Amino acid sequence: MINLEAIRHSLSHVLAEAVQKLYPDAKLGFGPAIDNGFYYDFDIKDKIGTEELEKIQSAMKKIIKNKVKRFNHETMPIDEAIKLYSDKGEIYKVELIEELKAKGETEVSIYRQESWSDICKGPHIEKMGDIPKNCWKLDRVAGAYWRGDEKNKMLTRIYGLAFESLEALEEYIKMREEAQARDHRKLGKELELFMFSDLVGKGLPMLLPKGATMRRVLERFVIDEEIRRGYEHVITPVLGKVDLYKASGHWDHYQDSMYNPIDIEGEQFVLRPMTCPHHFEMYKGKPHSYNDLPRRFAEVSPLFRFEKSGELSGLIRLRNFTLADAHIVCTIEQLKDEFKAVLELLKYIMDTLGISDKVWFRASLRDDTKDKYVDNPKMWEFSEKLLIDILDDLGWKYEVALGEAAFYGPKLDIQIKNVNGKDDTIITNQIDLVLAERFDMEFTDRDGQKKRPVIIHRSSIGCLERTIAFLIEHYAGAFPFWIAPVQVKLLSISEKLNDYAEEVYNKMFDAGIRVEKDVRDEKLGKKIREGRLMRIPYLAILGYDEKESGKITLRNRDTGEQASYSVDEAIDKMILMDRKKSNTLII
RNA sequence: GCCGUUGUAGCUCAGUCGGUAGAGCGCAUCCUUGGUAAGGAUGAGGUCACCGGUUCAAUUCCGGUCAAUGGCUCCA
Repeated sequence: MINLEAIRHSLSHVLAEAVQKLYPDAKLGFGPAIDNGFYYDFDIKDKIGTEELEKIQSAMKKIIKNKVKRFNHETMPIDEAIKLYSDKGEIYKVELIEELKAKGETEVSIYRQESWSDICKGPHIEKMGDIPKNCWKLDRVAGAYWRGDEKNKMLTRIYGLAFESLEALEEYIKMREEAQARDHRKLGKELELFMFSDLVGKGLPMLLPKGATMRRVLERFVIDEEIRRGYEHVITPVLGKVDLYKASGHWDHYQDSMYNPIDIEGEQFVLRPMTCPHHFEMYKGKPHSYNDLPRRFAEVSPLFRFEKSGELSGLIRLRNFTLADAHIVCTIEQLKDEFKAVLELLKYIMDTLGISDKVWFRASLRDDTKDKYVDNPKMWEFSEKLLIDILDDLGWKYEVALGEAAFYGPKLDIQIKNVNGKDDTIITNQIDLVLAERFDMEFTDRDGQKKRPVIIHRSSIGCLERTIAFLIEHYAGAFPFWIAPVQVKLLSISEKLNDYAEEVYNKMFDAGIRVEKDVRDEKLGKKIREGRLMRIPYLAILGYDEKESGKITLRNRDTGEQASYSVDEAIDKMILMDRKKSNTLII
């Protein structure tokens, strides 16, 4: 049986040996197996580019050629190991061994391939000959901070792909290429959904008419649904005084993600990175009784967050984005039911968008060892337990992520994988027992006493831009009828049918269907091709027969089948489909 | 921000081992009035991302900047 992990791990050692052969000064960092191969980090003076990568790959092949060369497992007293690696100048390895020693270890495990060796737990294959032929290749070079900490030196990381066979490797590479075909950035351009401009600025997306239509559809959907569920929709400014964020604590905890203040007549304003303080001020605009609670302030809220240039990515990471945001102010007794209701709304939205199968839940809790969190252990204990209880009550599966909480409370995140296989948060909700205190929010309880409410921060459909990105990738641009920016396109087979196209167009347009017409002097085949490339749910063919019978022939995007309907019947069915938000085309 | 890669027409891309550029699609005009994934012809369109340097000559070589992208950090 092939132990893939051992192969990957062994290849990382081969990589390290090859690099140190070519660059004797290179110092070793970490070199683990990962889920598509392996990497090794080096502290290396020379620039490693594509050419160097090829040389390293050749050097690796030379090492592997010696099929009988073995990976021998040895152990060594820990002080001897420290001396050995100190003598070699392997400062990073020494750091690791010192740490093992501090933990009470007395010896270390070493794998040796003849003259080259590395401290390592294993497992490894026995000998070079156990590496399947051509099952691996070096992939790319990247920078990576020592121990993943920005404050440390950046090392050179070399990634390699490795699988159990050449076929598996080729399959993986092919899969990766195919995934790129549904990349929202590529489809966004092809389907004319959004664009960026250097003059406007990076991370600042512009939704083109079709993208804006999609966003409007999602926005209306979510606003209507929220209002139905007792939310009050509000509109607040995208700027706020610095003092507002000092009051909320964001100025202390979140300043790295905020833009520099703007001076207006001597007062300092910032572009808002979140909406909560605005909503809190709104809550405080009048006194509240327990009878008024919960109050659920919702807003489709443009936000501005500073992201380092290298962190931007299509519509997924932006500097200006729009969050379907809300803040629920309620009593602590109401908290559990309110949070459950939020989760039920989320489930409904995921189901409606058709992405329930793709998402998973993450309980993001505090990590005691980090100091970014509000210091109130009792509060944390209560809110984290509450979150877990709610999830367990609902019977939802979730994973726990320590250190992913907000500074003021635990989060329930909804996670999704993008086309490159990376996890992203699509929606996040927080339980907050802190900010009501900071903003001095209160309500009068039935006993006449002033009390503190608690707050739920939640999103419903996430950031519209990011959600749109995932929808593009999930559907590969072939959106459900109710989301599709263009729902039907009318294709006249000749200019002589253009008057009929105009007539049908007006009927559909008046019925609220998102309809386009193609009345150019082009062949039908060409119009169909272009309509299909745009993934339009229905192409309606208008020829002499159709005109005569007052019908249209609809071609179904998903099945490729086509059938004729009277215009009124087609409109009725389309209105129904739109209203039901169905993911299948019913005619 | 850092490490690597990339930047040629609106789009997708070719090309120039240094002598200022091409294709297809798109666009405009004309012909064609055509029934299921590209009908034909003609034409317009490029400071080869930007700024410097080397050179008789730079889109090509070198340096810097900007932007995109794969990682790292961060994150909705």
